[in-house]
Amino acid sequence: MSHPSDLKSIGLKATLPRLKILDLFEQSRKRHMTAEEVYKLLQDEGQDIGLATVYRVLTQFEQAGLLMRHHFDSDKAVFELNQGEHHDHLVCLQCGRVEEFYDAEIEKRQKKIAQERGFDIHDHSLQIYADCTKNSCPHRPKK
Amino acid sequence: MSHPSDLKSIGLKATLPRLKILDLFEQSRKRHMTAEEVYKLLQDEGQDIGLATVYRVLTQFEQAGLLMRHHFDSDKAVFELNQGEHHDHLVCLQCGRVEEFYDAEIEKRQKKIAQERGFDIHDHSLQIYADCTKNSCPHRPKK
DNA sequence: ATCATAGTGAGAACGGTTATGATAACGCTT
DNA sequence: AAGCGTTATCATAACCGTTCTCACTATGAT
Repeated sequence: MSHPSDLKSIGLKATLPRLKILDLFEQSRKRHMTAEEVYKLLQDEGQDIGLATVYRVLTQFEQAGLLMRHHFDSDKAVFELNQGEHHDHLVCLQCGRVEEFYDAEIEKRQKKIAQERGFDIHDHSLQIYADCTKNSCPHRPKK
Repeated sequence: MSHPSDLKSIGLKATLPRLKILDLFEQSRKRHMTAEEVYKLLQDEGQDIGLATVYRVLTQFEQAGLLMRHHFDSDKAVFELNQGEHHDHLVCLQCGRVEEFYDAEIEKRQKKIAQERGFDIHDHSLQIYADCTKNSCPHRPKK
């Protein structure tokens, strides 16, 4: 359960919407969520929090470094808790499952490429789009 | 100058808007363009082609494999001619300059990562965001 | 408890993109 | 080259995710 001081320490008042949203991510029913999903989950638990507030809070959390925003298939943004190490994403095109990975070699080569071309690297965005062949995937490709 | 048969060979009628749009990309004043940019360039050369048509044609060209669609900074889509080899992108956060690169090692490791986790890789999207330190960059970082 | 301040919720506004429906262009057939 | 079925186009409205506005409310320092 997240504590009000978690918010105060990043310069945000400890309001109910902010605490509830932070909770959702820490409870981590799902690691990656859209604003809409967050909004629905809050409604499900009887919290009457507006969609505008969800968007605002997610943006604030992102700016505070608490969350990270991704644009996987580019239609709607997805947020995830910014805990631990940097990683990239493997996204299933069938079921939307997201797995995380980190590869030191890829990171290293990116740095090298930017440097060789006279760019000061800020960050990067790498997604692998694939079909996951797991039994649990409800839209598993036939073959 | 693109020829009507270029379009017919991919199953599209050779209409003026399609020829003009294909021309724009082949003339390659800019390799990466948004729908809006294409629309404006057409207007500049006196072509009275609607924005809706630009969007539709770009989508058709993408489906035909003629163009590739990217979502660099995720607000508006960017199109580029799909000629030659696969490559990833290095995007300057200051001036929007886009450079292309290809790194066999990165490609290889991506394949390996997907395979190890039981994913059938479809494609991937890798962008490096950076500040280009070139003199020609109008928003070159001071330091 | 008070009160200035910052945060919230509902709905309107926004920007990029896609659908609609009436008109025009394409190109095959004669 | 004229006719005609089909497909594309234009202008505009609709869409959808996200952000803004503004009247109202909760927060927390005093």
